[in-house]
Amino acid sequence: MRAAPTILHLDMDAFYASVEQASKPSLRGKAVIVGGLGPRGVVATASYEARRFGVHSAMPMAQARRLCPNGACLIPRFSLYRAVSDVVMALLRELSPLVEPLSLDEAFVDLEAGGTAFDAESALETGQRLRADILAATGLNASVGLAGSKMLAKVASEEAKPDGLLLIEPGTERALLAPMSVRTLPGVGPATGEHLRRAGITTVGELAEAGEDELVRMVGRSHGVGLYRMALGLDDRPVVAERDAKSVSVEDTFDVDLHDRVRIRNEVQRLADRCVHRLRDSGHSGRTIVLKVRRYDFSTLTRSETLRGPTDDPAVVREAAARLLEAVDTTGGVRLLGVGVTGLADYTQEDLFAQSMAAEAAAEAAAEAASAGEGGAVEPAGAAEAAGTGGAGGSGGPAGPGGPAEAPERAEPSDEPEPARERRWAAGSDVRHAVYGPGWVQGSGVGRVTVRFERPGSPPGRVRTFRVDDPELEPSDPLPLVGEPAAGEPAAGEPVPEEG
DNA sequence: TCTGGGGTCCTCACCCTC
DNA sequence: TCTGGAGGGTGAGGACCC
Repeated sequence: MRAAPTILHLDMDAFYASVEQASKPSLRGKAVIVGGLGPRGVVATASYEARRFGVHSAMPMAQARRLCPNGACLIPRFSLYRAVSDVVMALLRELSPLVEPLSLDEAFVDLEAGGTAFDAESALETGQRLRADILAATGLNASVGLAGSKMLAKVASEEAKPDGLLLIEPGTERALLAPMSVRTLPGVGPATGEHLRRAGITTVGELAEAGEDELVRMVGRSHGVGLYRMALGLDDRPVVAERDAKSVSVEDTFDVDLHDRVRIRNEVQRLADRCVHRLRDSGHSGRTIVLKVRRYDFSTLTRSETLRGPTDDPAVVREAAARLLEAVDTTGGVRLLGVGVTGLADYTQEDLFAQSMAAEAAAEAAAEAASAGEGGAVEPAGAAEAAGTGGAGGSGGPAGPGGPAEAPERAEPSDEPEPARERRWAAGSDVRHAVYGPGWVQGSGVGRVTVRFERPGSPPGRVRTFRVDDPELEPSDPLPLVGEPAAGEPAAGEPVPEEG
């Protein structure tokens, strides 16, 4: 264990919700819930005001609305969160080359490696300065934990929330941890927590008293040894700046369970294409294709197939995913489908010909089986193109920046000729009006969309309602929270011009 | 009117090879 | 030639994290 508390853990407070409040002045001090707005959406983040009503992450959005009926429910705008995160991470990298991002809003920093802190005093000073710099650069609050290890630094930042800083002095770890719940420790979730509770262990102190052998017996070797060490405050994991991705996957939860086998095949093909797109963007190829199916009763199964060599060929991934699907019983309905690739490599082994031959042979075998009696033929390549327009249900998930241009809703299939698509305006998405300028969608329905015209730094703006097909209203990109506006934009802080 | 999406890591079972 | 154990690869599922 380190002598000096120079590992810093940064945690942005209620990040997505705070960004929304900073971006939308009328929401400051109000309950804000960010998450999927579909019938199966869940809460990604709730502001502290919403948390007072019992709303928390991973809660079904419908339940959150019941608990907090006056809260503003918004879709996540990941492009904006990523931009803010980049600013914060850049500030961290000024402190040390050893920065380990955990997500958009969390990171570890090894201050000693950066020469910015070597003892408690300098670490505290650095932490306070960092919080001030983040506030100045983004307008957002961050909590900072400082300790001699990653685990303790994370515990410290958790204790410091919201908008605080806590340093755990070396030598005080065990006394500090002892009364805390076992759930405080990373790696102890609901299942392990319940397992330990049944054994009469609810606090970290009791965990330490149980002893390593007992914990190994209860939760297995790897987890048991790790838990015991953490209970003693021991953690020698280094801060790692670069981490290689191990898998890439995409998945969609459907608003309505899918029953039609052809539709399910089409969705799998579409997901395979999306997955390969992501795979290529990351500069990888992969060897093992994984199909994930969550059934109507929420039971989840995975099927995987390992190829002879890594690939980033969409046809190969599509074919493998289709073969895996053939082995899955989907009667009763499917609520989620996913396609993933693991066993990542930085290159593509030139063995695709052999893989395609194998895939072809398998497809032929499947076709033969189908013609022998039941309709199980593999969907022809290209079916994925049809999936986009003929798709039904739509993803209920919060993923993806909102806005009608970026995330068109998929509609239920119909025999009717497709009408002109009505523009859909997701709550929280950015828009621009030719006359009134930038704003955001407060709500929409029955052919109308309500927009609040305000921007970061402005006073709360006014609300106006338009027809959903108003030609003067367009989706737009988010404005920066702090700093110079784009050319032609009023500066942040300037009031939004209002007419009468 | 429950329960997202994108990950990581671990365990266990099974098969195959040596 | 048969048998058994060790160990690696693969496949499946569970737990956890943000």
